[in-house]
Amino acid sequence: MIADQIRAAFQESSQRTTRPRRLIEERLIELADSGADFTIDDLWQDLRQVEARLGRATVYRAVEMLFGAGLLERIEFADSTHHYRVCGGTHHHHLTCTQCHRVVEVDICLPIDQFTSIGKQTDFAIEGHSITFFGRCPACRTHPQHHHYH
Amino acid sequence: MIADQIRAAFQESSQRTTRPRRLIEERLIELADSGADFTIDDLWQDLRQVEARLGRATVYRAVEMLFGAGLLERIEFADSTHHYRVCGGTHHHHLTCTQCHRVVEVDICLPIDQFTSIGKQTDFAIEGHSITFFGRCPACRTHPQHHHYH
DNA sequence: TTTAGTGCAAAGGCTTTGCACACCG
DNA sequence: CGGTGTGCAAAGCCTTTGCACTAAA
Repeated sequence: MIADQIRAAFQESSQRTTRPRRLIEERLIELADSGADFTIDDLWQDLRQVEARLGRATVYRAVEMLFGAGLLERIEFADSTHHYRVCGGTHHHHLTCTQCHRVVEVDICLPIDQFTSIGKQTDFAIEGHSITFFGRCPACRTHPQHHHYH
Repeated sequence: MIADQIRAAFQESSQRTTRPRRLIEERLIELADSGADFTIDDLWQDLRQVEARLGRATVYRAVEMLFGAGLLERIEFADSTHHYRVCGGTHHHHLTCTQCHRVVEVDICLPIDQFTSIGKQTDFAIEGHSITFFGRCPACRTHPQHHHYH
């Protein structure tokens, strides 16, 4: 259960269950359920609705920790902006809309023998990989004037 | 020939053959030959050796233009830094060292039917894709204390 | 001579850091 | 109470922009 994992990650990295962390945890559980991707600023704005004085740095610190713990994944866009998304646990990759930045999961991957083959060819110790597809989503193909809704 | 392509791109996008552009062109040809990747700052520092007053913004503008023209490729790292590299023309992907940021080309790709399959499943118009492998290069496996040489 | 392109410095985003204070245990 | 985690503001990076000036044609 993702809620437990998030709570466990906070507990492992720190000693105190504070209000900001509880709020972050709650919001991330919602985001996990909806599968939505978000920027750090999105998350901060959401939390500020509930707790006006919650600091931006607190959100940055929590996201960094959870990303490090492998509970969030980071999606890089061609323009160097990036979004986060709560990990679903399954291995997958992303398809992002070049126009509105919507992100869709795809469960396509490389054949396993490609990894061993690369390791042998390059003598690198392969630790991970990332595949991103770029394209235009159905909505943006129909309404080319829209930008960045999600 | 990449030299001609770079020259052509400059000519197409502008009216004047200036000294800064000639220097950028020369340096990029060297970088194309060596196959090395570089940051914008690397490039600027190199050019400043030759022309001390060359402005940073000029380098940014040139790189942006050449990237847009498809003559440079951008390599994103997990920590959101990014490097550039002169395109070799062949379709390929990258393997980057998580420790020293060295970049190696790999010519592995997805089977073609995966692309059409994704297009059908998601109803996106697929425009491109990017595969990045992460790992530790032979040198960094041997000398774990080194960082960011290239 | 004309004006595109440049250099410089300032301004912009996003992210990190330093520090006094709040508040959890 | 003691000290971790927070909020705030400042500082840091990297990148873009505005503008007066340089130099290509």
